[in-house]
Amino acid sequence: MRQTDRTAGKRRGATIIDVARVADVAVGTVSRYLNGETIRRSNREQIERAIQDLGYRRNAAAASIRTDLTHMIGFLVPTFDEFHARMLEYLAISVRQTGRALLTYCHGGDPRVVAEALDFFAAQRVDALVMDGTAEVYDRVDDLIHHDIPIIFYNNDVRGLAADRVMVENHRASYRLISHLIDLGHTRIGMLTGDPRNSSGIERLAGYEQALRDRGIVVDASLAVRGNWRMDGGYEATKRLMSLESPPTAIFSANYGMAVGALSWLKENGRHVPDDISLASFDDVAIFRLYEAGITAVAQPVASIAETITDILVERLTEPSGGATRSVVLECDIILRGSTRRIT
Amino acid sequence: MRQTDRTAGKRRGATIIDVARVADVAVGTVSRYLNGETIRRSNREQIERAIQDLGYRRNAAAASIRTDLTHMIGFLVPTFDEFHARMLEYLAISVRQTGRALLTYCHGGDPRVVAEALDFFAAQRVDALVMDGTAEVYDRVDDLIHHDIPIIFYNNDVRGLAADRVMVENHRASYRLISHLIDLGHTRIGMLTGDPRNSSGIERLAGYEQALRDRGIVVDASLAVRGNWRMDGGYEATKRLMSLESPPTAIFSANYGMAVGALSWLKENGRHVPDDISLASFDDVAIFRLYEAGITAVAQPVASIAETITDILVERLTEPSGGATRSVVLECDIILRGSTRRIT
DNA sequence: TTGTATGCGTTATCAG
DNA sequence: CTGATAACGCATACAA
Repeated sequence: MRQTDRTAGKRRGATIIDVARVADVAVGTVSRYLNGETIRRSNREQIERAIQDLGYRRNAAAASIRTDLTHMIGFLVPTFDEFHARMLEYLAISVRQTGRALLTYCHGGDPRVVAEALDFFAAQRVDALVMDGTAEVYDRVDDLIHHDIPIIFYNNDVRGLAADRVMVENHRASYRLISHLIDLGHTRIGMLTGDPRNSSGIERLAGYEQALRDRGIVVDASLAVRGNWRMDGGYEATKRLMSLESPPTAIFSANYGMAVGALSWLKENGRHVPDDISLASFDDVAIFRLYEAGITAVAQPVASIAETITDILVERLTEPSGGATRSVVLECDIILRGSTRRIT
Repeated sequence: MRQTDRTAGKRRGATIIDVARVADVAVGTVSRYLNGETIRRSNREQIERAIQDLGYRRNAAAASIRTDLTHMIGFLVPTFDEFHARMLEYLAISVRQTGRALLTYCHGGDPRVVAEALDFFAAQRVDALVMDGTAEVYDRVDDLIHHDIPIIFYNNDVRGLAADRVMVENHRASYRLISHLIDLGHTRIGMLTGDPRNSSGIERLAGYEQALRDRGIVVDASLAVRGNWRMDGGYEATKRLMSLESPPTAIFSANYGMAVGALSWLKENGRHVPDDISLASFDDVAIFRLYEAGITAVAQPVASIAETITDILVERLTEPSGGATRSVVLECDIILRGSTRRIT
């Protein structure tokens, strides 16, 4: 019996041929059964019994080499911080409901790893690729697109590529938040910016600057300190900001990780929020509601982002292919809490 | 040319045969080149040029049907909360360094989804499966094991299965933490327990009870309230605890999510930590260091867990197969902070 | 509806 | 080291 064959310790399972033999039907019939087509009742029962007896499991790889469909979606992210983890959770669930799963790769900001990941996805023939855009990948992603692999960028865009996009209104959200700080009387507002190679970093910074300008406040370049999206970057940037001759009265962090770094420095150095300084951040997290008087934050519509991605995915994977690329931009909520207060 | 053929909108890329033809060598030679075997220099150059010109990409699925190796590791979790997200990050990175990637599935606690996931992994022929154990899966996982798919449980165990395990000392960590609370003078200590279907939930509770008993404190069942690992469960459980005739003076949460729920209820109801009540939690998170006077927590060695899993994975995937299953138990750190104080 | 036969892209065997 | 060719497990066009 095939079932008990062993080759170098790796056992090969029963195949569709074994099932056909045991059920006494043709392989084509078994294949059609497996794909949900209508089968004569008696045959179906025999096939089901054979599958049961043999412990048969369809080999998706073998099928995919014929159909060019793997039912796997590539998911490429720089890290699994709070934002990406939530994205993954929602995306994994909504994608699962379409019968697919995510092949995840975490590149940690290393361009070589990004290239490696893209090669891996190409070799695995993922049906589509969802990724947080990063500048250096233009050529390699373009290559995938030419190989007919649909790409969906989220969070960060890469301009000029024939890909779908699901973004949030970074500029506008920053603008609104900073405007609120100005309303509260702040004029020296510091910002912990993300990596300027990321479109979201650029847009969040631009929104900040525009809000200042529109209210007649000159933009002081020393008030926008470059972070790295991470806690340590936020810590260092805050330190620099607070070491200025005339330090800011409010700080806006471009993401959660850097906000934690800021809180860390402020705490270590005895600065109290919001009495000594106001603080606001992109990305809303459960704990922000509870932290002291609450942290004012920009809430990204993570669930909507994931749903939209899945919708586009399904469309791309079922429609006759082709069709213009879509670019969806979702709104964010500004959640006002106690960490931002009126200045006297 | 093959390259420009289109079938129903899906383009088929160049194959190894095309490469062989263009490079004027045999397919076997190309295959050997792709697999890093030694090739005559002139041939190698011709092959490389052909691959470049054709934009050839190896089809991993086709290879896997011969080799029975997909280079994919299944990763099955209930949620992507803080703990699992960190696990994923570390695991994705260490697994990547072995040339593999993770096929992730999130079941949200639904047994049907778990079954679905297991079927999916089996069909995809993942090289191995890493999962957070959950009681109801015994039979289906056993089935996978009989199909020679190595299983590695982490976080939660399922007894009696021929699988590898990487766990932490849940019992001992709880025990130590509760002992500390007793040292501080607490005798009525509440616990927000996890789901009793999870081994970690059982062990953390058992450690709590044992610590009490060893110090001569009678275990009051009403003080251990069942949560669900999530924030809402922690909120409700805390509410119940604090509505007791004689409420606890300290609360221990079995994970981060429920601790946030507890903080939420306490804040809403004007109870201050640690003045009105002490609080400690399993799972250490960056913000715990900063939250008010700091939250006392059990820090799981997430990086070590991921590394250990990867080591076992590599071993299972390279060794002649067979060999006794391994069961690794890692230690946790108890991080004492301001949220637990001496009671008068 | 069913059976047959061919093809999918690789790897592996074995003779050169 | 290379070439030719038989698997691998499944889907599908075609004829019945």
